Amino acid sequence: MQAAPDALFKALADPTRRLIFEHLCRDGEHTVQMLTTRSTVSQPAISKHLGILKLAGLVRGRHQGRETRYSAQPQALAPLIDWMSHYGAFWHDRLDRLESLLNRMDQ
Amino acid sequence: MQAAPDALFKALADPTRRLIFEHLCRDGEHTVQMLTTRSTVSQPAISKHLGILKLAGLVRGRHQGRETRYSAQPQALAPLIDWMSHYGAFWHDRLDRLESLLNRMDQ
DNA sequence: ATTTTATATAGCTGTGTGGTTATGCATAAT
DNA sequence: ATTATGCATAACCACACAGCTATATAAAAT
Repeated sequence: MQAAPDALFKALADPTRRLIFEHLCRDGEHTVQMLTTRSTVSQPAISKHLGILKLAGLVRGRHQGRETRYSAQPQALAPLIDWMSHYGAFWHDRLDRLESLLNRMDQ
Repeated sequence: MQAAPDALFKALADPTRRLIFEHLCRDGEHTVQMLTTRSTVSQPAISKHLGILKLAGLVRGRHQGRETRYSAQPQALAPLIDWMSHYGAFWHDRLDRLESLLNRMDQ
């Protein structure tokens, strides 16, 4: 039983954390302030969530002066893909979607 | 924000539930008893976990006499695939693995 | 009919966790 | 130098939740 999927599933099980991660994935690097204003919860709550996401490897923070800029690390999702691929009869249904995705990426 | 990923991530965030699901995926239909003996936790705990997995659509139970046979529904993972595919630069790394999987499935 | 077996549910408990406010510690800004 | 800002941590609270034992219900078995 690998530890990686556990931390990832737990980190992504919270909707607030998923929102943060999705936001960082879509819109790139953000400071804690920026994330806080876009959210309904307090700044310390955001910081705590970022800490958990960071432990799971899903985000990265770089200090710049007095602010910390966080960015998403979507490659950290790879262990989840690996885990799911073990239970994989459903892959066929998603093949076409994947192919179009790859085509888009190859452009 | 879809509800499906939330229930799925939450259901899979628990290691005991993942073990049950993995077990059902690998070894097919099982009764509650069979799952209980293979686990370290009590029968009621197993039943509760199965209830949560069922709510998430990850397992299915069919009554047969006094026992209930549970089986995995791996297609229920599809919304997770969809969710992840939005954050998808990492797909390239997994392409070869996926191709071999598809080849195996086409045999 | 009685007893055993299979499962689910009820009720309890301890722990984990997401939220809050308060505060500390840097780094700008004035 | 002083004040303001950005972030993290501490301390606390409410609630969710995974585990347990006890029990109810239904189906087999005797």
